[in-house]
Amino acid sequence: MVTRGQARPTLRDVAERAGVSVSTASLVFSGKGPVAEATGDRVRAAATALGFTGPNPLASSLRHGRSGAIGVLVEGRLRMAFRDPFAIAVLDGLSEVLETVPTGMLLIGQPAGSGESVVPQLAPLALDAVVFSLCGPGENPAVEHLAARGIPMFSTGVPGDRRITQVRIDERAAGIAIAEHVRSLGHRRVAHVAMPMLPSSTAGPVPDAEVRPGEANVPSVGRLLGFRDVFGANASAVQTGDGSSFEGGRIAGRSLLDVPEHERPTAIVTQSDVIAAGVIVAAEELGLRVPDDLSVTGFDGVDLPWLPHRITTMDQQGREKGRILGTLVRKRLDGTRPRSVTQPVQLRVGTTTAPPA
Amino acid sequence: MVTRGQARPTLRDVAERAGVSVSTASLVFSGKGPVAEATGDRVRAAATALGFTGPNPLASSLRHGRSGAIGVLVEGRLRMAFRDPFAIAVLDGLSEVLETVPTGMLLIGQPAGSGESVVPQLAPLALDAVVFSLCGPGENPAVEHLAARGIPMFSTGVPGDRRITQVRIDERAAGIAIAEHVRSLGHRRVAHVAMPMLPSSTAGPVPDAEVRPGEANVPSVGRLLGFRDVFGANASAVQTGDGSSFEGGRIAGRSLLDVPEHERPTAIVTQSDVIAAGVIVAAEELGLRVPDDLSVTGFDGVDLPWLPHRITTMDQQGREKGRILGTLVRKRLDGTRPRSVTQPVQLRVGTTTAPPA
DNA sequence: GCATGCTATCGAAACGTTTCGAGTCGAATC
DNA sequence: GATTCGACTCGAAACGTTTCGATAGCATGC
Repeated sequence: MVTRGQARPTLRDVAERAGVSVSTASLVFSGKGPVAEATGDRVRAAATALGFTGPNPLASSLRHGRSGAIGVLVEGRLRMAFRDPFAIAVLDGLSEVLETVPTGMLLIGQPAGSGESVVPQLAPLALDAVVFSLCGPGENPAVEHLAARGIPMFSTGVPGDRRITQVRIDERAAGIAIAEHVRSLGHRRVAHVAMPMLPSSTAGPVPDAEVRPGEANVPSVGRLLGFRDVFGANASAVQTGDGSSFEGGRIAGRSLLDVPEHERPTAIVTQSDVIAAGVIVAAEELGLRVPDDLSVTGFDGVDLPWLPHRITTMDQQGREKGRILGTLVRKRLDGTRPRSVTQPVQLRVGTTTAPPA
Repeated sequence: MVTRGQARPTLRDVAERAGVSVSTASLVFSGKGPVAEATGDRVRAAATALGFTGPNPLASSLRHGRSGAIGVLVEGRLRMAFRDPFAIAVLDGLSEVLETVPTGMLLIGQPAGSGESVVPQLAPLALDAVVFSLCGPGENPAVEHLAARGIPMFSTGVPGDRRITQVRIDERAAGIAIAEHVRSLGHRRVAHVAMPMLPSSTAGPVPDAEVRPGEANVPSVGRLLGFRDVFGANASAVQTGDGSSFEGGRIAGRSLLDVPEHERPTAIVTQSDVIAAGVIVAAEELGLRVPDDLSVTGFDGVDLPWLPHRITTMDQQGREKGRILGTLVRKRLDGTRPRSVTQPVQLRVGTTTAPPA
């Protein structure tokens, strides 16, 4: 009988004290096989006496081959990713479902631009699945690594690698729908503010070379293509340098609006509500009234309580999207192989669009 | 020689193919003991040939007794917690340090009010440490559980359980400092908007019974006590029902400001920048100008790019706080027992305070 | 020529569970 | 009284690593 100094008690210690075998003690805690009530009580009593709080999760995981954690890959600094309320809504819905499994979400940040470094970061982590929801477009070296490890991958809105199960929307159709709305109000001089086409894109006018029609599944590309389907390839389009951000929207808005009046667009279609908020503030800073002097549309359908407008937007129900994502993950862990799904989106007219003056 | 169907290759498979022992193969991947260059190459070649991506993290963790994950306990729905930019700043700083370890952050939500359910949720998770940074005040049943498991605990701004290592500030002194600033401008009719005193508190005037002088370490209590040290116990104070939130601030602001002018405060001291933003918007909705008709102060020092004011605030440098927290965690995992630290805070005067009209 | 030390490798024993097949024992059945 | 059955319990074999101590080979120093 070895005295085990400071160490935490193990199932073996408990079993010994209760006078049963280790396997029986295990049965008591897992609640599987049949155990006599008296035995169960004895084991539980021994556990309390020793301060045993339950089977060691690490050992249990090794045995099961499940870690109980799914990875959430976040592009760039957390601070940036979490500034996007849509991403948070997705995460929220996801957690809602995962809490019932139970599975935790392991946040994995990719410090800006350090493409390759994510693999060594990922390698020592035990993950049952990985979600790319907070990641932008483009090839991610993590995909190859995870595929090799056989870890199921999920995403919303990342382009269509066959190995990734997706919850997506028809980006281009959504882009067309909201552009049509603006056009139907009578606007003809309309500009577009996009999220970056590529991870490497910089803020400013969108270069034609970056808009590849084959990539219509990438949110930024698909939405721009939809916009151009309605307003033509010559309509001016700028992109932010930092995804869906308020500051990016404000800067883009200023560049589009701080021009002679006859050049100024009467409406701006943006790719996210947060960007739209930036554009609206930029407009108001220049003395323009929304929607009287300028109509602005967003995308996502998030809640921005501080903004004194309800943005006209395409609602893509982030929380619900996250919940669906969660369900897919759960199904996959249960052994089935769920297929990607396409979610509907809906135009929601707010107080930021009106016919041109 | 067993054929191992679909399963992932293990270190044993690699060793076998390379014609070395398992222990040698292990040495190659961990980079510890001395290995002949030729042997190393042979092992690596075998690994690539078999598609072996590195030692199984689960097994490795069991052996080491380290899971590579630290838990981040989040109170309530993720969506709510992540609305608080200060919390995110702390998380961001934390991740910055942890990425170098490498360790991931496992998000653990506590679905609203379900006090007890957190323990069964925690029990099956392998965690090297737990951080309470996103949790409000009050006794958390998780603390007992984690203490029993011997998992080190850390927090910012949760009251002083001796088992929890803290990065704190002197809440009361900070409360005094900012109240002094307002008083020195000449304000005499000043109200306070607090975060909830207790997890169970509801929105509205702060009941005296909830303000326990012994709990001055709880942010909401300490800051209110500091305020009262300057403006007296009779100065009106209301609390939000949902922590540090814009909506909570707006509602509280409206209740304090939508009264006859002679009753209206000339300044409002709040417990967070987000709350302050809500108060400012409420004031502007009532036609009051900030700071001409009303001075408003915040707390935290976060960046709210959408607000056309720079809030006068106590800067507590969330990101830096998170980094320090990360360093403490790392030290603890390295075997030392770091002590709690108290960080300085600094008054930062912005554009939301001025002498009364 | 023998002790000494160093390098490269190996076998075996953990780490703490879960699970499977087998075994015991008492009660019920014929 | 032998047989069958069920409820309960157990031992042993995984799960895939890492690490400790031992061993073998080989050069060095006296």
